[in-house]
Amino acid sequence: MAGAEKSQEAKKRKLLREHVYTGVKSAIIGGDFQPGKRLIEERLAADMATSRTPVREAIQKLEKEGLIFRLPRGGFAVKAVTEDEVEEILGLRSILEGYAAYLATSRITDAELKRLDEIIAREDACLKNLNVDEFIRLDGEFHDVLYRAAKNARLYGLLNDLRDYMYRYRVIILHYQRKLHLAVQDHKEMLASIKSKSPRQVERLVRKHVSRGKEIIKKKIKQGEQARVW
Amino acid sequence: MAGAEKSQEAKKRKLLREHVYTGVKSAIIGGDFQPGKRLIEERLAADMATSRTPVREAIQKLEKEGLIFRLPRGGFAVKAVTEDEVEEILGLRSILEGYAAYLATSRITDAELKRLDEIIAREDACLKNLNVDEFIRLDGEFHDVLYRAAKNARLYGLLNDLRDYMYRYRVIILHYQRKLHLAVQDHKEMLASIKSKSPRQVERLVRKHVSRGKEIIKKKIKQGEQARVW
DNA sequence: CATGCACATATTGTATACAGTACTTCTTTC
DNA sequence: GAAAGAAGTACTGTATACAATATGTGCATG
Repeated sequence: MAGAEKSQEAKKRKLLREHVYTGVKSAIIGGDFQPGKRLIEERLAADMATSRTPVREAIQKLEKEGLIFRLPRGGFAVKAVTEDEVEEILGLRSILEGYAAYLATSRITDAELKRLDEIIAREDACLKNLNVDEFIRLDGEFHDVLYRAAKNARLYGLLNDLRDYMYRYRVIILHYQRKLHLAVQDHKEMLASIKSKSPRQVERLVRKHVSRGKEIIKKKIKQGEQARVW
Repeated sequence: MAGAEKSQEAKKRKLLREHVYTGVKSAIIGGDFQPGKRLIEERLAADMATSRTPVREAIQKLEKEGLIFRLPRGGFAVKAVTEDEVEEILGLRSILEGYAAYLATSRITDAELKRLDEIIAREDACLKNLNVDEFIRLDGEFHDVLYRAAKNARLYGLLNDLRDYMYRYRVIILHYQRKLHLAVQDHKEMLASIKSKSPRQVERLVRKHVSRGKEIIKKKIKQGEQARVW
């Protein structure tokens, strides 16, 4: 009680600017900061219990990542995801993720293959339990392991940024696609192709897998733009 | 003489942080800041005639772009381009530039096609004049027009970042490849394929074109790592 | 002469201060 | 009552101040 009034007990090994970066990014991709919302530096600083300096530094990174944009007369606001952008991002992601899978086919380790097996098994379990939250987590981990297996740091970074950018639609992409088991099916096919060392086939499968959600999201956004559901 | 001692006459519409960003980035990719060089904030601030605040903001962007990295005990230093990274970056660039060309085939405008014709004509002229600097500029513009023709803002940004990252090797990639005319030949073939609306063919050509320099640079870096020529 | 310790210096990370500008709102004038 | 303008407010962009830490230096001591 006495001696440590501020809540900086456990998380005090991170730089403040990174804490702010993580926090604001989560708020954006989690949907807490709606598109168009202006970022008031002093407000964010207060929320994060810090000063404007780390906030401004975090803002620079968020701008470079494309999550926010500079307002004409100073300051920044949260960028909206337009339908065109969904097309752009998912088109890019399909190409890059295909490339990652292509590279992974020859570079993946036994440990990584084993991990993918485990994830798929758990995904199957989630289907039975109807545990959607856990399924989303596992889906993310599956792709993350795949990205990492490509052994290309820059590619890994790009894919994560693209994934994060689309994160706000994670529920739609998995929920509205009523047949959740299709995703697991895709994962199984991808893994099988990797195991049989067929880089071109796995590349094709990955592109199909990524493209599966694209039209769904685009349709939903088109509806959402009228209904303002987001 | 009197009334305006500071040199902020013509360029005073840009934000200081962007001025710093541009300046430091140029220094890095131009080779003025050698790999490993630590960035001293106050020094940079003095060089740019500003304070540490805009410098620190610029640094965040440079880090996100991958040109500098965080030192273990604070501060930043210029990243070295390793041979592995050349493989990574140019591998990625070949994929992305191929995709850009693929998209451009159906989206390019007449004006852009005309511009590409002009550029190739001027490149031919440079070959005769042995005007290498201008050739480098034109080569850059050719690719820039191509990137833009894909009409995908995110892709354009990624390709420019990758290009900038490799910029320090622009001289090698074009000089050491003694047959400069091969580059023009590639450009001509690419343009012809675009005009004949053969997306897959142009994608293949672009990948070949980008890959052409990869091995040269990698070889040169391997030599350079021993000779410390960079 | 090597080693360790104290002191000085350099540099970062963070907070705060200050100036300028755009926006609001209220008032004043026709 | 509408338009113009003047004060007040909010916010950014930039500069500076302060604290903590790391690094280097010199001196004393065994």
